[in-house]
Amino acid sequence: MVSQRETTRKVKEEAIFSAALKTIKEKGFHKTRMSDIAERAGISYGLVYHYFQSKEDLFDALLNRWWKGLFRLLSRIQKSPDPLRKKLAGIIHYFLDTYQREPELVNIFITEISRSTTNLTPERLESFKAFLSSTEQVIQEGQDQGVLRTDFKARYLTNIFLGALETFVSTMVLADQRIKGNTQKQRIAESILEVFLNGAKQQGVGGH
Amino acid sequence: MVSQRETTRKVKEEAIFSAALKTIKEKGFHKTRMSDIAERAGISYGLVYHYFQSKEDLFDALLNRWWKGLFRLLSRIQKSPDPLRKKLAGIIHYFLDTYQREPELVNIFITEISRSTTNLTPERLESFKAFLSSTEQVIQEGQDQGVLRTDFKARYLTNIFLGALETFVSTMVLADQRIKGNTQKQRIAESILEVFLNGAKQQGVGGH
Amino acid sequence: MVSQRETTRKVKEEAIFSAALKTIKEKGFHKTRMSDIAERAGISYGLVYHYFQSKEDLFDALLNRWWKGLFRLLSRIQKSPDPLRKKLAGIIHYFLDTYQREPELVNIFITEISRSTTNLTPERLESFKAFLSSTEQVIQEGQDQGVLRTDFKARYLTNIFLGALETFVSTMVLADQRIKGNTQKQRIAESILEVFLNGAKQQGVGGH
Amino acid sequence: MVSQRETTRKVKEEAIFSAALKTIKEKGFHKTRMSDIAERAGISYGLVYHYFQSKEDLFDALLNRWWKGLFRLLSRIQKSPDPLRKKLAGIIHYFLDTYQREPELVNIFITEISRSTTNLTPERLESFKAFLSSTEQVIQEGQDQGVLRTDFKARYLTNIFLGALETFVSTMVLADQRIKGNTQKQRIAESILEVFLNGAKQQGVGGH
DNA sequence: TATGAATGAGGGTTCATTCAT
DNA sequence: AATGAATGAACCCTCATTCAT
Repeated sequence: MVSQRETTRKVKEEAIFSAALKTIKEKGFHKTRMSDIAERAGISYGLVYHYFQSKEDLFDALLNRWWKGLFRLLSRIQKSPDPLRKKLAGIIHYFLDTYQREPELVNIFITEISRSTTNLTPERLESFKAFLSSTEQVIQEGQDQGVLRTDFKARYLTNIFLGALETFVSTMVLADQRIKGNTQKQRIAESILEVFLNGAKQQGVGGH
Repeated sequence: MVSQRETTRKVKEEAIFSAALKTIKEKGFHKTRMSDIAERAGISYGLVYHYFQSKEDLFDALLNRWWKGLFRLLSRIQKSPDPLRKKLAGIIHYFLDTYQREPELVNIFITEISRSTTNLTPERLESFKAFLSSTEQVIQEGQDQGVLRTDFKARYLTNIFLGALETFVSTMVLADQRIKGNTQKQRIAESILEVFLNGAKQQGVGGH
Repeated sequence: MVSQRETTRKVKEEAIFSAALKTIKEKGFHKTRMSDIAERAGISYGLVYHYFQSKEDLFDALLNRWWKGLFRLLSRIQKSPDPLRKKLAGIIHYFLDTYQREPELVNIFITEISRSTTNLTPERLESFKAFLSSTEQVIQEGQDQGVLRTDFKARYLTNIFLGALETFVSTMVLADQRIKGNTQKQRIAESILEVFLNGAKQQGVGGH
Repeated sequence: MVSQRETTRKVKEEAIFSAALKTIKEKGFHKTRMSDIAERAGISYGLVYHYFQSKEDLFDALLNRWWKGLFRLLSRIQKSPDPLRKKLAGIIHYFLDTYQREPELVNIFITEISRSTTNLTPERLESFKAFLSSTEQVIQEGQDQGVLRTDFKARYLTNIFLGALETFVSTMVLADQRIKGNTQKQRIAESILEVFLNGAKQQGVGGH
């Protein structure tokens, strides 16, 4: 059984989260005021400080949602015996699914972290590098298995793959486009996979 | 012959430009103070306002350097009869060359414009869209000529191409990596081109 | 019962009002700094912005005190069946009474609005014109009733009346004179009324 | 014979004067920048300092034009044996004539001096008081000669007279109205004189 | 828990004035 | 006489954060 106090806490935190997400997406982290968030959450701005230490703290809590899910997925992928295509598809779908469910979260990740040095504290950079590394390991594995060409560094291929994925999402983000149904999502995922895997596949002698 | 006045102006403007470039790259546009720029340029902050109307104005002047060169290149490419590979190589090399010469400029473009909604005034968005469109036309042309597969929208392929390019540059940017010589530059350009063109090429009739 | 919060707000607003009134009167609106007002009110300047949006906003709040009372009076006068002399006396006394109670308020009205184009936003001009019009209607009515001469436009007579009144007040304002008791106030009011009504009265048929 | 140097000086000073007059009238003294004046005069802002020590200095030079003419008139009036009506008419016409010729000058006098404490340096206040005194002497003389009622202080009657005059001019100033020909000017002058003299005349026992 | 009064560091911008050329 | 580069005091306003209630 959960105490009423705990319930209130959850509810309020969620309201703040949601308000922060929307507002930061609209105005950017820097231009978002704590009072904007509070107003949107329907509480006083003083109360935000009851739940979160500071603006930065709240921001990190937001980002952790993104990282937590992503790292859980990546660690599952790394252990799994699935073929490369399925693993990469998993990463793509994490982006697209999250974008469907919480577009603001993906927006913020792309906008404030993935391409911005401004908000990059050492801790955040660490998370980002870990993400790159994990993806690179998946790619490296593909090379080791002879599925991907080895004449380019794993890091290069990783850049190409993630770059394609990120740009897809960020152009949608910029244009405020929603993903219309699973068919479109499949289509997007396939185009990235097809082009990348085709382009990066081992050009085997008798390869096919 | 140029008057001394005019020379002074040019010299100072250049000093401000250079200082702004470095400082914005280091701290981001938002966290860069006009006084930071002035100090780095070795002048009083009042003088910055003598040459530029405002912080935004200075920022736009900076960006125009980037856009001007890029649009000149794109218009040349659009008119040229070169094969697709050479055209795309041209775009890639504009990024890489500029990154070699003025890494901060590319950094700022990637960081503050390409992936950030925060600083996106309508005018800047316009430039950005024009850039996307022009690239898309090149890709579209590749499809029309039967060089690129047509089962994906031109916009999709454009995203993949530019995404790969941008991510390459931005990971270098993030890691503060310099490009070591033309060999490395060639290698990077090739990896993008190879993977993209291979992955996006028209699948021959008997192809499998 | 009033909450303590509300009381604090009222008290502070009043303190700011009062400080603004005195400071603007002494230094003029332009030369008055928000920090001057805050200092005089015994609070930090940040708090002024907690209660008023901007310097202009605070200024308007100040003026509204003046206008509110004046327009309430004018609308009462317009509906009333009183003779002209009593109506004009009402207007005069509004100036003189307010001057006794809040000399700074009258000062600011005269100094910053009545004769200055500098601070004249369209909204403020509107208030001013409404004031002129209402007074003109009273004068016009006097003409229609045969009490005032009709060989001069109502607007001309209005100018003369208000001009006399304003100058009285503003010379006191300039000299920082207080009105000493009701006798003096009566005397001033009478002198304006006497001279104006005598000078502007209908020259009766047999009158001369 | 005048040296060419001296001629240039005169021409430039006049250009600066004229530009200052117009600009201060439009924007007010405080909001007028030295560079505005220079630009309007078609010279560099540095040059303004060659002719005038400071912004305040230029402003005083402007005002002196007004005061010089007014004091010359007042001293002539004080010595003259003309009847009161003619003397007051002289003062009125100085305002109206100057307003026809140099409306900005009258505007500035009314706006920045007559009703504003902001720009009131001790020297300027001195001029203003001298003007009031001189006019009061004329009025006093009228009382002594039995032309004006003596039951009101000379200062009161002076206020009424100048107030009526000033308000006339300042409403035209506010509305940016020009005086259309001498007929209108006569009409205005008459209305002020008529109302004032009628209202302030000695109420003879059997007087009429 | 909850409110909002209170603080003040911080930053963009303006503009009179000086002065080397 | 003439220019405009150069300076920096001044001032408005924002907003994260603290804290009494």
